[in-house]
Amino acid sequence: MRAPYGLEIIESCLSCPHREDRLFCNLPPPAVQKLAAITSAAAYPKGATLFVEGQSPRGVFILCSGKVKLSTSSADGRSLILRISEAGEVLGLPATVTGKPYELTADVIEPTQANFISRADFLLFLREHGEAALRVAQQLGETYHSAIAEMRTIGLSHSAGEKLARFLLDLSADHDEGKGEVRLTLTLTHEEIGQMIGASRETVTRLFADFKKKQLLQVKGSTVIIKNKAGLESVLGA
Amino acid sequence: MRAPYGLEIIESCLSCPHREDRLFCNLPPPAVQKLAAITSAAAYPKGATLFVEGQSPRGVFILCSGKVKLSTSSADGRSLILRISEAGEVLGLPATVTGKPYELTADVIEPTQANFISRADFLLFLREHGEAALRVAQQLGETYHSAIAEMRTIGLSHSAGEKLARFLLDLSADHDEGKGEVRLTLTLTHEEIGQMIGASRETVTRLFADFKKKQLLQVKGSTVIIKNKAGLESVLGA
DNA sequence: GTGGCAGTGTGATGGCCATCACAGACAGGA
DNA sequence: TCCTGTCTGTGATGGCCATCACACTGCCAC
Repeated sequence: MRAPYGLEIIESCLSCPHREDRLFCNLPPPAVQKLAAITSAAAYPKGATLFVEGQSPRGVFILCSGKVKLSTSSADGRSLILRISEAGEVLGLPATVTGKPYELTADVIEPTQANFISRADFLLFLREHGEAALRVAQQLGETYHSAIAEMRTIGLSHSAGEKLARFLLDLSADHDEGKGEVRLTLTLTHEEIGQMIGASRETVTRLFADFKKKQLLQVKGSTVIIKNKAGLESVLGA
Repeated sequence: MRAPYGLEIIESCLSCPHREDRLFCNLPPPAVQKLAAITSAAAYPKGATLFVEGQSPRGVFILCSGKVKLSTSSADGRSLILRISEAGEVLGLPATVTGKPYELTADVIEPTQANFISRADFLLFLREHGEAALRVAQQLGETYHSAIAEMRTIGLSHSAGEKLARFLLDLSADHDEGKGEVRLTLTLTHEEIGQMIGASRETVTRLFADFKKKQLLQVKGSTVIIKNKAGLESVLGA
């Protein structure tokens, strides 16, 4: 005998790698049940779009697996990537709670499974479960935090090299390091990296070549190995 | 007979110009009373600092009057201004709810009155009053929204002129316009404007001169009059 | 008044990097 | 197999703007 559809979804979410960080995991049972009832799951292929900048908010998406690119773009086609979201994150939260249009566009870059909760259901749920609202506030605070971090790399660097170095070091902060080296997998094209740090595609290519020549890092396919972290850090001061 | 100290503060806040936007104004009476009990008021002179980037969060500040500059700075002294906060806004909210260090520094640039609530009291209050937590979430969402807007002006423009034009137009969106002209008071130095848009002080000076020569705007003391809004907007497309 | 200080205006110089142009690399599909 | 499209690598060029340097203004305090 199968569990009802909603419950099954929550269970699948409990198996997420980031479970303990998750937004709604340690809520009291009645809240969890209610949540299960209003949640619906879906799978999205590479290239799909969860929501578009300017759209009025339909609700939130809770990522179970995959990767989603959050970006904003200007009239002339330039675009700025703010974040690559991974499993465990909640997308569309700010727009959903404020009621203002989505401020970013969410594009799937690796096949993704996500749970959706409609705005109406979500708001009602938050009103009834104060603890959940507090969790949401915390999550929003962290999102803000990372946005500020992004602003710092873009706004406070003089050179593109500095921005790329900051970007790589930020990434390496998550992944742990083994014996002086740090390995990280970077499934982004140079174009996309450029859009993350506010530089052109060619500049990113040249900078990578430059860093390689200076023995700061090494690239094998989609893995980047930082050979000389201290050296990279010294690029920041320049 | 005077009202108890705490209540008096709340009353003084009820006279804020932005009352209806305020964070905690339409809460049920018991919540308002509790809030009054944990709030303490203070006045800060120009140049005072409410909190510093990197400090662990002491609590939130609710601005009753005055102006506060929120900025972040890098090791080499460069700094980036994210926002000038005015009456009715709540400062330190993201850090206070997440527990992470303040991500910005808050400096008073016009004499300010503010109500302070310590982190412990504030969190307890939120846990007990779910509606308030929801309000906090909404406020955080809006803060995030404006951070994204700032990112767009800094990250998506090719030229400094474009950034300044965007900055001025964003400001003019708040102030309403009379017969084609928009007046706005800008109590910032060129240096500070530069730090808001990521440009040098000299460039800001030159751009203002340029805009004046092109009849786009006019400057009288600390008021800027946008004479030709359409013209300014056309700078964005260039 | 006069000194000092914060803010503004303006020229000269040089470097960084966006842009254009094109070539090679690599994968997947017909 | 070629072919097509996406990604990466590299040179040449030019413009924007940060930086340095210095003059000038206005304002406040003494």
